[in-house]
Amino acid sequence: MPADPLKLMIVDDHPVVRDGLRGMFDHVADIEVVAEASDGFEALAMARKTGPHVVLMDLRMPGLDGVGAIQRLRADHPEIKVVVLTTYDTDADVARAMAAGVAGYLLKDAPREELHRAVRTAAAGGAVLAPSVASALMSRPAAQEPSPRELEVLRLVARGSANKEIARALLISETTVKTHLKHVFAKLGVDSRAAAVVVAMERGLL
Amino acid sequence: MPADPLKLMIVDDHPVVRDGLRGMFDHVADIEVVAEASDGFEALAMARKTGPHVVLMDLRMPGLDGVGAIQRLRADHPEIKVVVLTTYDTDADVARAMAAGVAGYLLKDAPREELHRAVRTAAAGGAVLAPSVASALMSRPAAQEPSPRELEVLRLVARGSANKEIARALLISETTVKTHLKHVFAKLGVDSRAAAVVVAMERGLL
DNA sequence: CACCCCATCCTCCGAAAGGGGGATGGAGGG
DNA sequence: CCCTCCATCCCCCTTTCGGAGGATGGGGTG
Repeated sequence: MPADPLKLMIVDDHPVVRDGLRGMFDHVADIEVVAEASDGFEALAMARKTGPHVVLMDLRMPGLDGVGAIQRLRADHPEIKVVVLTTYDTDADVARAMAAGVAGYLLKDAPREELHRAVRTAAAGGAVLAPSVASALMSRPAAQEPSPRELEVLRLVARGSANKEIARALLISETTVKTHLKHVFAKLGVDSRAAAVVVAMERGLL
Repeated sequence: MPADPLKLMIVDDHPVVRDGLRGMFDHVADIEVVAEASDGFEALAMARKTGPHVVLMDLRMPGLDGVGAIQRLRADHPEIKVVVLTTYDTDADVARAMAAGVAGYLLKDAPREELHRAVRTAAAGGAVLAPSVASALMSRPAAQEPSPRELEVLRLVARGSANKEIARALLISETTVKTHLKHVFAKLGVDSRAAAVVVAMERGLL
């Protein structure tokens, strides 16, 4: 006897996925898909228009991507619960989503029952995490993030630049470049530029 | 008046995507989805059972992945046309799929009409490529592949190992390590180990 | 006002990396 | 049979890295 079905919005840039999700909630009595969007800007507009209770959102999208959309969405409508539904469970993605204040984080291999449950739980104020995401949140030692300037240096390292070239490019001395890199190594727990770029890429920092 | 509708099989490890694809072909008169599979092994079994004309297949799957499945599928049933439908258009993925003999390569952001067209074209013996894939195939200068041994060295470089450590690990002299790396640099068009690992990762070699 | 982080700069120094040559034996293809 | 690729090794030499130790000024924040 749900007088008011739960209003759900779907945000994903892939038509296939949007259709799949819509189909998965098609015959669910207490949940109604009231809107679809293919990027962050569309999501904001549709949220204003249709006032969903829960939003299922992909993170990687063209234009305004998931995290940006979540931040703006929560600023405009703090009562809307956002559940991330994505293919990736990398540290960087999970961390950014958590920081943006999501109610759940699921992976796209989730079966339909789990999605139904997640939407209901989120609407009720609960939190839902995919198992691998939960463990990712546990097992992190410190997660020291390089500063913006340090990342700038690291990006040039990833392109194969020598310290001297980096110094010229960034208009600083080679000594400073070395200092930045020393700090990057410490923060990423490595001791070579090759390992540093690998770790940074894996964490989604580059 | 299609006496025989086109038989289509869907292979993807994400339930959401399978449902979405099924829905996209639901009201298409001349195409019938006769099977679904969530990994390569299941795909082979279902293909034998249902004899599809066209297979829509993801590349990244647990167990037997897309390329392996395509190879075996084409060995067993050369008449089946395989269309790859994936999120990624990296050089390595495209190249491997092409080598396996696919009839098409589409990205998951393709609209439904394009999917319909692709399936029909493939069944008729034609080829379908997403625009970005087509251009990826054009713009490649030579694509010198490092040898197996060279890649083995590069993998250790990516872990941050020094040449001396790599030499010990692979039971060869440091000189040989440097020679291998020199060749890797030349083949990848770089001049530092940091850039080499980045290029290798982007090409899916690591 | 302390305190910490960031960005910038410094010296000294040994160890690593990378570029230039060249050499060998074996496998595979035309 | 020749030629190419691979894997292995050698010399020499210059440049670059990376470690260790600092220092300075500027922003924030408690």
